Amino acid sequence: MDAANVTTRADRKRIADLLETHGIHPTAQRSRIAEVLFAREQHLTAEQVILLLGKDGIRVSKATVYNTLNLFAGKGLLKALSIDRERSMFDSNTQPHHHFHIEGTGELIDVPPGAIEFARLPALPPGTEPVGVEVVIRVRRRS
Amino acid sequence: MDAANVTTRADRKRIADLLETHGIHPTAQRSRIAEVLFAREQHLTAEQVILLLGKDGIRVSKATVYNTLNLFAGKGLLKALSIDRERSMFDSNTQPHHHFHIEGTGELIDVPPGAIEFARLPALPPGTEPVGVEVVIRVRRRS
DNA sequence: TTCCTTGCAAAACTTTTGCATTAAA
DNA sequence: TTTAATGCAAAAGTTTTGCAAGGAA
Repeated sequence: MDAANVTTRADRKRIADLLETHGIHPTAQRSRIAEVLFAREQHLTAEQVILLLGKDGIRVSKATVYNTLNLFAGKGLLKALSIDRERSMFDSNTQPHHHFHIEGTGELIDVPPGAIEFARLPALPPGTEPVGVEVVIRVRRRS
Repeated sequence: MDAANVTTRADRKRIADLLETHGIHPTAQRSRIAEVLFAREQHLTAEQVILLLGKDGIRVSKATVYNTLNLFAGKGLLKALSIDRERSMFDSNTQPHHHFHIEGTGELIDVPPGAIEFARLPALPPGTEPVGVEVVIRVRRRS
């Protein structure tokens, strides 16, 4: 096993606490999924989560992975992104931030905090209230 | 038929010209789809295009609608948007512009031109070149 | 004829759901 | 023992594709 993926007992405790403080009962599967997600700040599809679990020799059903990702997103532990038409991504960084989107591969890269500032923003449509502002800077790899 | 949807001979000519200047052979189906799309600036799903055609008594197969929308988008006549996780939208306004996204309904509203300005933008990731910047202002209807 | 386009049905995906089984409090 | 979570398979939704048929040049 890759040393980078070793999970210590302390890590497990921290993961369980994280789930519980968000009102999520830390079952085995949920904890394994959380370990993969929160190992670092990253953007993952459900499929990638299943693959990463597989690399650690853990099998969780597709239904449970989807249910868990949606549960985590609903509890504010994850942010669901709609940036790429062909894949739904889950962002383990829930702080408000923006993204570079690489055309073709669909890869996402975080824009560093504070690197985008607005000089001007529009009034909201009547009868609406703000939820958030998301900037996607679309780029392509230089050939 | 709704007078707003009447297509004059002059309109048809304009549509045919539009397609041809973009290297698209203006077949009957493609022209009918273009008439619906370019009647106004709007954001439509493939399904909505089929419904609008149906209101005018025109039936085009789902496969052809998808193929045509992708063809138009590839030729720069339409812009495919990835803003809402549950539906792919096509924007008949290809000018660079930003959107309000209404949570729940998925409705999109254009941000008026010039209403967003940046005071600061980040350097691009090494080895990449810019494609565009898209801002989505997520809002919800006030209850 | 020859080339393109269309439409249908089927396939390919992604995501959700129903339900029986299992695990946990 | 009672509730909640899991996994499987099936369903549902969207988009793409293979292929036969149709239409235009």
